[in-house]
Amino acid sequence: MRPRSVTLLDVARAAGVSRATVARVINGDGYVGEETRSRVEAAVQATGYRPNVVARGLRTQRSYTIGHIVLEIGANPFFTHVVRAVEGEALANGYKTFLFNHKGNTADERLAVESFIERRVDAVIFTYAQDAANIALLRAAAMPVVQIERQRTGDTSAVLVDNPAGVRMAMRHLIGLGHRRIAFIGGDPALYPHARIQPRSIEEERLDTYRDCLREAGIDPDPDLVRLGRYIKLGADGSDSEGYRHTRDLLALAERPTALFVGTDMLATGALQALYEARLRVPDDIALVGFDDTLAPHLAPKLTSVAQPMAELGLTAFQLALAAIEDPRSAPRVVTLAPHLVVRQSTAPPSGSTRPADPPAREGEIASRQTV
Amino acid sequence: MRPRSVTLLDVARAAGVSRATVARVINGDGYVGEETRSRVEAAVQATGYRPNVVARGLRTQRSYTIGHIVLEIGANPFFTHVVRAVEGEALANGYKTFLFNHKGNTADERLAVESFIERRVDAVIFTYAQDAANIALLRAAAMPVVQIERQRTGDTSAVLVDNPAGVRMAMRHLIGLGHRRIAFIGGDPALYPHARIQPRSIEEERLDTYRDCLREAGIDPDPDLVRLGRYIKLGADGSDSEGYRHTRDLLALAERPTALFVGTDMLATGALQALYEARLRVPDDIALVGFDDTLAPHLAPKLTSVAQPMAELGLTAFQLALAAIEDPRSAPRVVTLAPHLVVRQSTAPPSGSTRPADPPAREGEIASRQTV
DNA sequence: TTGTATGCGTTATCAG
DNA sequence: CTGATAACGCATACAA
Repeated sequence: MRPRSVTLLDVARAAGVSRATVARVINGDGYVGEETRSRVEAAVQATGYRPNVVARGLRTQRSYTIGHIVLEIGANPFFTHVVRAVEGEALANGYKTFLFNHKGNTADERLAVESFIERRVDAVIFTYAQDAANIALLRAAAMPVVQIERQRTGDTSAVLVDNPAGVRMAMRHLIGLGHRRIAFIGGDPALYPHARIQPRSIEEERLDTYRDCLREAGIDPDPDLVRLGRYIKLGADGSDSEGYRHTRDLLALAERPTALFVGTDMLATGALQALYEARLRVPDDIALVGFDDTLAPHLAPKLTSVAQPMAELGLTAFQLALAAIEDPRSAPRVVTLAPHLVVRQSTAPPSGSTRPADPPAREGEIASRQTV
Repeated sequence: MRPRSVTLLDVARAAGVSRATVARVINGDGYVGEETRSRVEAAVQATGYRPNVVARGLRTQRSYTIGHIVLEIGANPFFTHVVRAVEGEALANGYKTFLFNHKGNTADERLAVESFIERRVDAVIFTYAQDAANIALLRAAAMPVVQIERQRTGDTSAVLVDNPAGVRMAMRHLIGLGHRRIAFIGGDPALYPHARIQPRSIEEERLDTYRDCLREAGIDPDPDLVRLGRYIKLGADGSDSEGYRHTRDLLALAERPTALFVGTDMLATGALQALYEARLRVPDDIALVGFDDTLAPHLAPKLTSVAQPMAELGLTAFQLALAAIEDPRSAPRVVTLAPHLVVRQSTAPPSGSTRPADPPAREGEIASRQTV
């Protein structure tokens, strides 16, 4: 921008009016004579004027920009979809989004927060917040904050997912198909410490629900079938070793499971690799259900998966942010969204099973959506 | 930011000095007395001052922000990686990045360009530019532009990929393993019209190289084995139908191919689904090579793939942008990067083949990198 | 209906 | 070494 760009003054001169008048026609408010308006509009065209949003932001104290702090967009397509959704809704409302990946690193998250304060974004969205202190920093700067999926502190708006509902749908689907030895590969509650806001972490909720569903069906949970670990990998590239390893171990069991329920589609990729290696077919030899519904349609076979409401997550988060921007004193709101099960090719009755059980789950969605 | 944030003036008052002095210690330039400096620093701490980058940008005519216009980040992990790389290098240089997905839509791309002009970004990077007119708009606003991977116009810097080299590595690998019936699934040159800047489009380059390699090996290219179409899908979610369909057709051939070379890892997912359905094993029954090296390590079996230099692409693009920002009159530069082949589990000699051919390609990288 | 004047928070120029 | 002071481009209260 070396060659000083066109300003209001240039347009004003070209149209033979004052800057104020030009500003009025640009922003479409205030009284402007019909003839002057068209003269100004012509001048805008002629000069190729573009409002300077930076200057406007300085004057109005609104940057029409929000910050989105993400764990690591490259770690899981889940983040890509959420980011995209936030961005889309922001755009529809005249906002742009700044992204920052903290990589699970508190120091980086703090950098993100400081950078956003310096740029005077109008609000900050976290997917996921790492450190409560960083949220406090934002609150001290009076910036609205929205937390997505994981709630670190209770003083901001949040959009959560009903995880137990997701697990229940998957488990009932498998149990309905006749499975009784269902393995669970997921996140270790001990590795994902949570704030005191919620009684249970997401990992605990999922694990508990898995066990509850088994018991409801009269099945005694077998500890051998539960494999926990880190299920959000940050190594960026490279394959999933966690799902691979656990699956291999499960296959080595004396009495192997007939179905696998894994905590993310990423884990499912590792599971599929182990199964491929063992020359087992899905769902013929073993059924597989994923979580997130990200990679699910791209895998062979196409995966049955619990779909996270990623689009709604992002959209709702932006809406909550916008509400807080427009009324800074409004009370924080927490919205919980429901996941739904997408049945594809990776689930079927256990081999040797005679009864068809459930309606032969056709490809498609079993929706279940609600807002609390 | 309702409660007016702390400004230079607040700090100045707290320290009993002028704003100019505070500015000097903040920016670390100009002479400042030792004692004043520490007094100011204390005041900065006490007040929790954060420089207002918006105001600074207005004054310095530098926003320390760049715009990145992407085809569609959700369409292919390739974009995610490039975006991430641009962003990382930007961050390391004190820049933030605005993202915009044009979805192959010229009108949206124009919106992106206008939005970036209004926000006075310091430069714009395209992955990929859709319409030359939009680049012209930017140039008229005197904004540096860098094009990644596809060069739409010749008047800006660009970072390209040596596609023929990538295809050659893959083909020599397969031919070396003993394959002679190698199918090619890729982009149809007719569907991806290119500007006149390059003699051939990327699609033409790839196809030509495929044929050249066959001929070099004394193999007469079989038109039946070439399947072209749209290989960048924008439907966002949902599976890849292109790779699936083509693969199914190829398998129905009287004399089926012993190896498949597909233009993107996304296409490979469809191919693997078709193969899974046909109960064919990879690489036992048929070999498979992907392109991009994005999903490759996540598939079963892990895919041999031509790796795009995504990190370097992004990094170099930002460097070229920065160079143009710092010296607006510098001549545009074009950098070409080389891909490399990553050999994994999906390639082996054709079934029935006796000669071990090549050194039994161990897992790992066959690097080949260069900058022209 | 239109113009004038002021300030948003910085940086930069020029005195002192 | 430090302090006034004038922009940067825009929006807006107030005059005319």
